[in-house]
Amino acid sequence: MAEIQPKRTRDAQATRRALLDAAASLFAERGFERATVRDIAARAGVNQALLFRYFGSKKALFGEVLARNGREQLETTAPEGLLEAALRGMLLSDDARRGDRSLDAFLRSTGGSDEVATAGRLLGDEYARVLATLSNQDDKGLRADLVLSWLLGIGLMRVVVGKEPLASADPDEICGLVLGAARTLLEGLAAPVPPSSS
Amino acid sequence: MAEIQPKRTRDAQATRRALLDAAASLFAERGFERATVRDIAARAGVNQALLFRYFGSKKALFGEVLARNGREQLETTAPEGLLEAALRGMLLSDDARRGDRSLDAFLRSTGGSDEVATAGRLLGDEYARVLATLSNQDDKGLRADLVLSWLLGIGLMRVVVGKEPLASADPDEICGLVLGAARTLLEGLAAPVPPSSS
DNA sequence: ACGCTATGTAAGCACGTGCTTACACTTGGA
DNA sequence: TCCAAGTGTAAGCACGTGCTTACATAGCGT
Repeated sequence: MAEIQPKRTRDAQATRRALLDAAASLFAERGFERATVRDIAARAGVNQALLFRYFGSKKALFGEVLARNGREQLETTAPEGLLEAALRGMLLSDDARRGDRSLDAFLRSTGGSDEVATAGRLLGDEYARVLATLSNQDDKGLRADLVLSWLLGIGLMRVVVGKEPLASADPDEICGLVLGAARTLLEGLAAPVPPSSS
Repeated sequence: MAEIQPKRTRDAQATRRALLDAAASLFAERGFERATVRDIAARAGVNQALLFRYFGSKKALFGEVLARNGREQLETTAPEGLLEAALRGMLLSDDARRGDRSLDAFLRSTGGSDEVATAGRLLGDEYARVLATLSNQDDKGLRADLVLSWLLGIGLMRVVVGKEPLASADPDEICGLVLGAARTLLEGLAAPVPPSSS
């Protein structure tokens, strides 16, 4: 009753969003190559031909997913807390994570084609640009890249490879060690939030 | 005469070695998925059916490549110099590099199947075990994993993604920044070798 | 009411992949 | 000399993939 919202059975916008959401989760779980367009369409509850109608190609869809999800984290976090926020987000990614999973998707897709690497580079550029504001050194760009590399390397080892003891380590402990060492490079980084005070 | 070197036209050992060498270079260049068995056999100058006769499957071949090449670096380098040696090796990988390229192969193959991730984990375990000897803290295993993660993250950003300014940065400068920060975690790490004295 | 466009659907094409099979040639021992 | 095992070769199978095409249907403007 009462369909104030048109509740249309045929809604291109809703279909696009469903495809984007399904693609985001599947790319994060399996990476670009192992997530097939059939799986994505199935999870979205949509015919797979529509994926190509609305996005043109699988690669273009991957680019949109990374761009959309990556921007969320960047827009909602202050520079000095970005590293810890992104790190903690990555450390929780095993469980159902509500937030951004574009870094997972990127990490699981490194073998992909050049377009995939390009999409990842764009995402990395945005992160690094923010991190670079935390240093006044001449080589702050390089310093930011090195810190970003660490973030991604930790994600790679922990969530993709499952290397122990890193994979089961306490996020607070990891944050303490990483942020302490990273402050050697970016003097403007915030100290880690103390574990469970209050 | 001289059965010591039979110089055989049909030599299973030589064929095996040719396949291993070709696979090592192609996996390093393209990663596991994008290096096809046809390409590997062609570079080895060998019929591709022999690849399956001698190694059973592409995955098994990947495992042998990673195991063989990884051990070389580990056996020829002292623990306190391992990080710098591996880092410098990775930083040179753009050019023709003589030494080990198993880390490249691993980095370009993260999206692959579980067996591929397992082969990478075995390699990572060996590196981390050596690095862990450089600390006396209780959490030295975690500290070693974090340093190893940084090494791989830098390789990912520099050689796979091509992120600037990291991709074009001077290896000496990178070593200085990384080793300085990493010594916060592993107190036994050697200081970076001074750039080009003598 | 009607027709045109937007949206959804089913089927399949073209291609590359890992892997297998059936066969030919070489080699070395008896 | 001769056969069996070892080694090399050509062809192709079976399958999954991204993507396309030809068609059905809904929904809005007129």
